[in-house]
This record gives sequence, C-alpha cells and structure tokens, in this order.
Amino acid sequence: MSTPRKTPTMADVARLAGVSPMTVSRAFKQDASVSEHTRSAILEAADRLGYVFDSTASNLRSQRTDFVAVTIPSINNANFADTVRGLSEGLKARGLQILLGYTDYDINEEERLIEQLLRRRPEAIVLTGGRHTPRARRLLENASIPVIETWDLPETPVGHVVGFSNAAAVRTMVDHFVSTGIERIAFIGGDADRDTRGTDRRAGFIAAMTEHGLQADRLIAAGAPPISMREGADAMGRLLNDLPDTQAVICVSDLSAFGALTECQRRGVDVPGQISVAGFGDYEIANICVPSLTTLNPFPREIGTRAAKLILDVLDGHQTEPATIIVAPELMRRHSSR
Amino acid sequence: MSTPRKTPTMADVARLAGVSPMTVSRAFKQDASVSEHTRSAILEAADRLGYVFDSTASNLRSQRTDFVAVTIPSINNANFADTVRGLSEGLKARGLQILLGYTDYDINEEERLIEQLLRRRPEAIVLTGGRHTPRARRLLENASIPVIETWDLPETPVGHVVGFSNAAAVRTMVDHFVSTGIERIAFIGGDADRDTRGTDRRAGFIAAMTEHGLQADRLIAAGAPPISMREGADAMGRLLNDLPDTQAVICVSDLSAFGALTECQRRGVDVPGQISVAGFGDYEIANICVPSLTTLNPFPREIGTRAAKLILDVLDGHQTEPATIIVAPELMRRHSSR
DNA sequence: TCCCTTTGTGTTATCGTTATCGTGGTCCAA
DNA sequence: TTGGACCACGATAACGATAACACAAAGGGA
Repeated sequence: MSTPRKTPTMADVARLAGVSPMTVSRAFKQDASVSEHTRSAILEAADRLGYVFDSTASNLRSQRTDFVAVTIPSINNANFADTVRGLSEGLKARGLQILLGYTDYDINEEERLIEQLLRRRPEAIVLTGGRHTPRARRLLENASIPVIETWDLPETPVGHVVGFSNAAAVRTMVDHFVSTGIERIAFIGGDADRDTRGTDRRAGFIAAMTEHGLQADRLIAAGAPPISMREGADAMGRLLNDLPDTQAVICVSDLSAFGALTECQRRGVDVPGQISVAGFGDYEIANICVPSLTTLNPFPREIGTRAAKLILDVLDGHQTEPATIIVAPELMRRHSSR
Repeated sequence: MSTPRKTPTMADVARLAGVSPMTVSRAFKQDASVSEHTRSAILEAADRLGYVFDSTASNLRSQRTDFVAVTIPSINNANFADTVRGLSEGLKARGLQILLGYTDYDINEEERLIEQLLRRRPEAIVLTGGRHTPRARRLLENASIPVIETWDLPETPVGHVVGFSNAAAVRTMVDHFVSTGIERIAFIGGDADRDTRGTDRRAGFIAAMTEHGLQADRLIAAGAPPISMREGADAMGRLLNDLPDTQAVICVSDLSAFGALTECQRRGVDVPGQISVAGFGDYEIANICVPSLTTLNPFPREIGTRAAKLILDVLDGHQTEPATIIVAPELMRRHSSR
C-alpha cells in the first residue's frame, strides 16, 4: 500500500534518537563508550524503525570485513563439514564469520571461486587442497592476507599449511595389510586428474606397494571424483570378476568402501573372510555398518581448530613466518579387515 | 622486504591505462560500451598491477550485491546440499551468487544468522523451514526482499513457499504400511522442539495412526536432532527390547533408518521378515544398503530449481503475489519393507 | 586548588566504486 | 546539408558507515 520505503540508515536512527550518526555507530559496537541511557534510546529507535545495520558501508569505510573465506570441495561431505565446524568455532570468539564456497573438486572452479571470494576482501582465506591453477596461485600471493592450505601437504605452499600427506596416509594402510601377510592389494579410486587428494592417495598406494616389492597393478578407476557409494559398488563388482584372488582393497573414501562392502554382501562374498576392505575418512558409517570399516581418521575437526588458531595468531602478529602444521591420520582397525 | 603495499584500486588501473576510473569500471562489466582497444589495455593494466575488483565498494554504490542468502540446517546433509545445488545452478545464469549459512537445526541460531545475512543486503533470502522466532519473522518482513521458505508448508508463510507438508509425507508412509496389513508401527525421531521438520513428521505420524484407529504410542526419542546413525541404532535396540511385537518402524531420516537396520543385523533380526524399516530423504545410502531402504524422496534438487526460478520471476516483476509451490515427496518402495 | 586523565559525544572527511549527466565525434537518412 | 541517433568516454557526486580528531564535562590525585 505504501511506496516501498527506503531502508532506514543510521542517520534516520540518529535523528529519532536525538544523537549524531557517529553515536549510533558506536552504540552498535559492543565495546564503545556510549552511556547506557543513550545506548538504550538508540537501540529502541533502531528497533522502531526496523533498522538493519548495513555492513557493505561499514566494510568499505573501515576496510575490514571480519570474515574468513573458506573453500571446500563439496558442501555434502562430513569430513569437510567437520573442518568448517572447527574453523567456525575457533573464529567465533574473535567475531570472525565464515564465507563458504565450494569448488566441486575442480581446480578451475576453485580459481573462479577464489577470485569471487577475494573481491569481497576477506581477512584470511582457507583452502582445501594444495594444488591450484597458476592464476589462482598468483591471486592468492597478491592478496596480502593469510592463506592456509589444508587437507594436504604441498611441496611449495602458498602460505601456511594445516594438513597431512595423503600419499603417506595410504602408505600406512598398505603397511598395515602387508604386516598381516596380505600381498594382493587393490585400490579403488576416481579417475585421475581431478580430485587432487584422491590422485595423491592413489600415488601413495603405488609407491608403497612398489617399496614392498609388490605389484601395484590392481587399480580400479570408478568414475569422476568424488566417487559415490554406487560407483564403489560397481568397481568392487569389476574387481571380483576380473581379479578374484585379490585379498584386500583400499578405497579412496569410506563412502566408496561402503558401496564395495554392499556389493560383497549382494554376492555373498565374506568380508573380511574372503577379502578385506578399507576406506578413508572415518565417517560415521564406517563405525556403524556391518561389518564396521577399517579406515583412516584424518581428524577433520582438529584441522579446522588448528587452522583457526593459526589465523588468529597471524592476524595478531604472533606468527609471522609461514607455518606447516601436520595432523597425521590414524589407522582405525575394524571388522572389515583381519 | 617492501612495505605491505596498498591494494591497487581502479584509479591506479586508470592511471596506468591512461583512461578515467569510470572507463575502467565499465570495462569490468560485460555489457558496457567500451571499445575493444581500450578494454584490452585496461585489462592488461589491471593484470600487471594485480588489481582485484573491490565488491564492497561496488555493492555500496550500486546498492546491489548480486547474491542470494540461503540458510540450511547443516552443511553436511545430502538433501540440503542438493537443494543448494539446484538453487545455485538456477541463479548462476543471472549472475547471482549464493551466500550460505547454517543454523544447526536451531531457530535461535537461525535468528542470529538471518540478521547477519540481512546486514549484507542480499537480493533475496531462502530459508529451510517455515518456523522462526518472532524477531526473525519481523526482520524478514521488514527486509523488503523476496523471502522463500522451503522444505515445509507453513500455515502463515512470511512470503513465498517451495516445499511440502512433512506431516502429510509421513502420513503417506503410514498409509502404505497400513495398506499392507501392518498395524503395530513405531516412529523413531529426535527429541521434540528443536528440528521443526522432525517434529512435524512425528505429529504427522501420530495423526495418521489415530485416523486409522491405531495406537500411536510407539514413539522412540533418540536424542537431539539431527539424530545420527548411531542414535538410530540405539533407538532400534530399545524398540526391539521393549516392544518386540512391533511390525514396522518409520525413522525420521534415512540416516537413522540405516542405523536401525544395522542394529537388526547385529541382533540377527530379519528385515523385512520380522520388522519393516522405512526412512526419509532417499539419500544414496537408502538405495545401496542391503536390504535397500523404503523411503520418501522429497526431490531436494527440484526444490532448489523451483525456488531459483521463483526468485528470478519475483526480481523481474513477473511474480508479484506470494506463491506457494508444492513439491510432493514420493514413496520409494524397496527391500526393507514388504 | 590545579592539572591531568577519563568519559561521552560531535564534526569532518573519507573508503572505492558507479549512477547520472554531459560532451565531442561519427554516421546516415531525409 | 542538416538534424538526430548513437558511440566512447569523462566529470561529479554520491552510497552509508566510521577513522581521526576535537572538545566539554566529570572525576581524581597531588
């Protein structure tokens, strides 16, 4: 019925409360020196007008945005969700928010996303993974804000690192199997060259097998990363058909490992009696499915909290050199392996 | 070594390219009228300086942010992730980005989040759920931007709606069981009063049972929503102990249903021979676990794409009245029920 | 009592981009 | 030849908040 009235500004609130806009501004910060009396009058005026603080203006003038940009491969992944949760809790105390973007496991998409995020002038940026396009790298280097790479251990980091070597992690799993006398081990993963962590895990598998003097030729490519439960199941089907003497299979993630497990169930193949199955990530499903899944726990939340602490240290000037913090995954022995 | 040089601005780029800042601004839009020659000179200058567009200034001046705020309960849920994906693809064509926040299934957290998001002046806001705190409602009503509630069918919507009745959906499942002659049906959900969709599903269960003249007293509360696989398993354990004559159990989500299923496996209880199990959501696991899970598919991606289209229609002025679009869930009969 | 600190508030001038208006030049139909 | 439409670009003034500085009044220690 009325014309779409302009959203009220601080000036409107100031007029109604009988103070200057500057005082309104101060009243909206928690620490500012405004008398209780004035502040409550201002807040009441703001409430009456339905005033909502405009952070676009605030950000421009103060040259601070109070948020940290975070890129994750997918918004539907319990591991990355836990890392974000750890980050978010660690940053909350300092009033830092998280601006989240997802890359769909694609470094070209990541490049676009990084540019979008940097345009919004975050205080720091947290990346999942340590491999980027050359342009993305340049953008990050020029940004003059703290850059944290996580879930990886890049050879030449852009800035700080909180993560682990995906290759070394899989080596742990291979060593475990070999130590129990298993030698014919397969690896189920996605097609190479997209999900860089998956590719690193495959490389780690091959390197570890080779070092043990074993054949690293049981490699099943199961489609574009991230591979699904269904793709894990299909891959297991092919493995059982083509290489039935395989004693153990390491899957690139718990989700595909669970799919593989169900394929065994459908075919009446006993796990771990006939074949052992292992995953990666220690998702909830690994602990509850029957049989439960042997896997690697990468401590995703820990990665988030350590990254958050690092960001605060850097912003406070307590940390000036690039840091590399290693959070090593831990082997979780369960019932899907002997 | 050098002092942390100020980030270059359009003025710096303009100087280097020998044009006015206004022309630089135009060169960075796609449709603007700038000669090819000038534009390439500007882009080269920008590249040389490592210039990154500052959207905080742009947003303030143009009074447009080109993003849509979206709240979801959790960043680790395949259903909501699919809705976000649908939204994101539908909005991408118009150059609209998504600003994502999560509420942890808590309407008080939602209130805080809504305020944070509105401060950034989004072009529209998409909410998961139709129940909000009074203050959140007021904020949304004052915001004078399109508001879309999803995954619900509120009695008095704030604005537009793209969703379904959670109560009616569960009724579909009850009807299904009753039509196959099953009468002693249980419901496993979270503690009431937090996850509003879960609460609605429980209410729908009770209403449907009552209408069929059946007892709706087999209600298992399994902890704070969202309930996990483990909590679903524990709840199933209690159900099997306390009410062993139960013929079917409806779980508030596929994840708890899967947990319940594994508990049956651990106890040697045959599904669906001794008891039928149903979930909600049609997550991938429902289709691949053994036995596969009977569930309701809420078409999460469809919710996202419909919401995106609605937003564009409203922003274009093609849709002026509040719309209610119903995307009805579909029963997926699988092997966990007879 | 005097001076110095603290507290509460106002004034002014921006932050970096772009809406708006203006201008000189080109092209073409009447 | 001329008038108008169009193109490529520049000058100016905001958008709404706050950093920086200023200042009056109150409080406190010597």
